[in-house]
Amino acid sequence: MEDVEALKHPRSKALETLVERGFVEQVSDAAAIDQALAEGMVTFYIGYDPTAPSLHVGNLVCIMAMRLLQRCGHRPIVLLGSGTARVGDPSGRSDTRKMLDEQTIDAQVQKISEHFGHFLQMGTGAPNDAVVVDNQSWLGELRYIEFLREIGVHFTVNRMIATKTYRERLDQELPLSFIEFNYQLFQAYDFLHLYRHHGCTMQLGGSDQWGNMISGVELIRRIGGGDHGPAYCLTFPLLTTADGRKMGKTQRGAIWLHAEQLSPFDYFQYWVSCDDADVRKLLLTFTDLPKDEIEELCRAEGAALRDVKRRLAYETTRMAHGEEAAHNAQQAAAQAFGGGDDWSAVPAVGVPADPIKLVDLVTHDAVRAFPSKRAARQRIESGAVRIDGEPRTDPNEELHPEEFPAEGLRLQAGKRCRFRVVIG
RNA sequence: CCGUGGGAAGCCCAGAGGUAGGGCAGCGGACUGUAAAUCCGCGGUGCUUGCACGUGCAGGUUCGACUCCUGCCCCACGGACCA
Repeated sequence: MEDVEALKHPRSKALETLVERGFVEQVSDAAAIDQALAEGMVTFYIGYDPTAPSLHVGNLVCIMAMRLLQRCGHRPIVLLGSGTARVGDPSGRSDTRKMLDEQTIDAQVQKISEHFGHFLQMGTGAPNDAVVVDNQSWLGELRYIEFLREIGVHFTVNRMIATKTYRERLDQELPLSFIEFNYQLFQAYDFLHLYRHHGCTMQLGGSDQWGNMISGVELIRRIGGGDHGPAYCLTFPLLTTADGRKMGKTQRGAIWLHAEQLSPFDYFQYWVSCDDADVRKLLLTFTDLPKDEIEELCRAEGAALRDVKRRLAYETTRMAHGEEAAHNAQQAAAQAFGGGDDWSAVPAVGVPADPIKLVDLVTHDAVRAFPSKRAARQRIESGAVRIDGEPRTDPNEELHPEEFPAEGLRLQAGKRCRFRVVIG
C-alpha cells in the first residue's frame, strides 16, 4: 500500500519523472527508494553483458533511465559485465548461451564502453559523473572456495530454483547447466562489490533481471555491513511497439547505435517511420523533451504527426550521433522524401560496376534493399524500384557507370528504402 | 539406455508413393502522411529466367520419396537405471 502511494505521489523528482515517463515496472521498496532519491545523491548501476558487438535500440531504455536519473543529480555506474559474459545469463532464455571467447568479449567491451559518453555526463569533475567499471576486474580474481564460503552460504538452492528463470527451465525439463546456475550469484556479488567500493545502493535493469537483482538486494542486507543503508532495485517494462513487437528489430536488421553498423540517416529513418500509436511513448522514453511539451506535441492529429515524428527522430539521432549528424540526417530525409531531385545530403554508398545489373545493385552488400535476389527480382517486376524517379521493372537491366553523374543516382527500393548510389 | 511419437520456408499446421499446400507474420503495389486501415500481388534459395537445388543430417529402394528402408542428430512423452 505504501508502495502504491509512493509511486502515485513520489516526493522525489527522480522517481516522479521515472514513473510519469513509464520507466517503472517493479520496485523492491518504492517508499524507501523515493525517500533516498529525495534526500540526496544516490549511486546506482546498470549492468550490460557484452554479448553483442554493439549497443542497439533494445538497450536504450536502460540508458535513457540512467540519463534521466543523472539529470536529477544521481550518479550512474555502468557495469560492463565482461566477467559475467564469460558465465552467461540464462534469464529469459530457453537454451544455454553460446560460450564467447575472451578476445570477442574484450573487443566488444571496448566498443560498447566508448558509446556511453553520448548519453551520460562523464569526466566533468562533477560528483555525479558516470563511471564505467568492468566486473572482470573483481570476478576474474575470485577464488572458488573463498567465494563459496563468503557468498555461497547465503543462497539456498531451494530459493534459487523458485525464481522464474530457473523454474522455467526446470519445469520444461530444459537443460540448465551449472555455469548458468552460478550466474545469479555473480550478479548479486557485483551489486555487493559496488555497494562496498562505490557506495552503490540501487540497481536498475530490464524486467527479466528482477530475480538476479533482488538476490543482490538480499545479499547486501545480509552481509553488506549497512554502511550505505539498504539496497534497492527497480525494473523497466519491456518496451514493445503498437503491433506487439520488440523495439529495435526490423526486416533489414537490428537498429544499432554505432554509426559503423547503422548510419545516422538509417537511424533517423527508423524513428521517423514509427507507428502513430507509438509516438507519445517513444518521445517519453527516448527523448529529453519535458512531459508537458510532449503532451502538447501529441495533440497533433493526422498528417501533422509527421512533424512530431521528425522531432522524435531528430532528438534521438542527436543523442546517439551528435547535433551535426542529426541535422544532416534530417536534411537527407527531407531531400529523399521531399520529391526533389537534389539528394546531396543523403549519404552515398559506392557500388562497383562495369556495368552492373539492377538486381545485383539492389542486393549488393552496401544496399541490401531486399533479402535475396529472388525476392529482389519479384519486387522489381512489381514496380518497387525507381532510379532517379523513374520506375525500373527489368531486373536484368544493365546499369553503366557513365550514364550517371558522379554524385550518384537516386535509388528508391520500396516505400522506405532510399539511397544515393555511386556506381563505378 | 529402451520404447513411442515427432523435426517441413520466420512461426503454426495439412499432405501417408505422383513432384510441397493452407493460415499467420513479412515484403511489394494502389490509396495515403515515410503511420494505420483497406484492396490487389508476392510467398525457400541460387543463377545463365526457366532451369537447378530444396521437407533435421547422410545414404538406400523406386520411373518417381515429405511419404518406404538403414544409420546418425535433435525434440516431446513413457519406462529402465541411479534408488
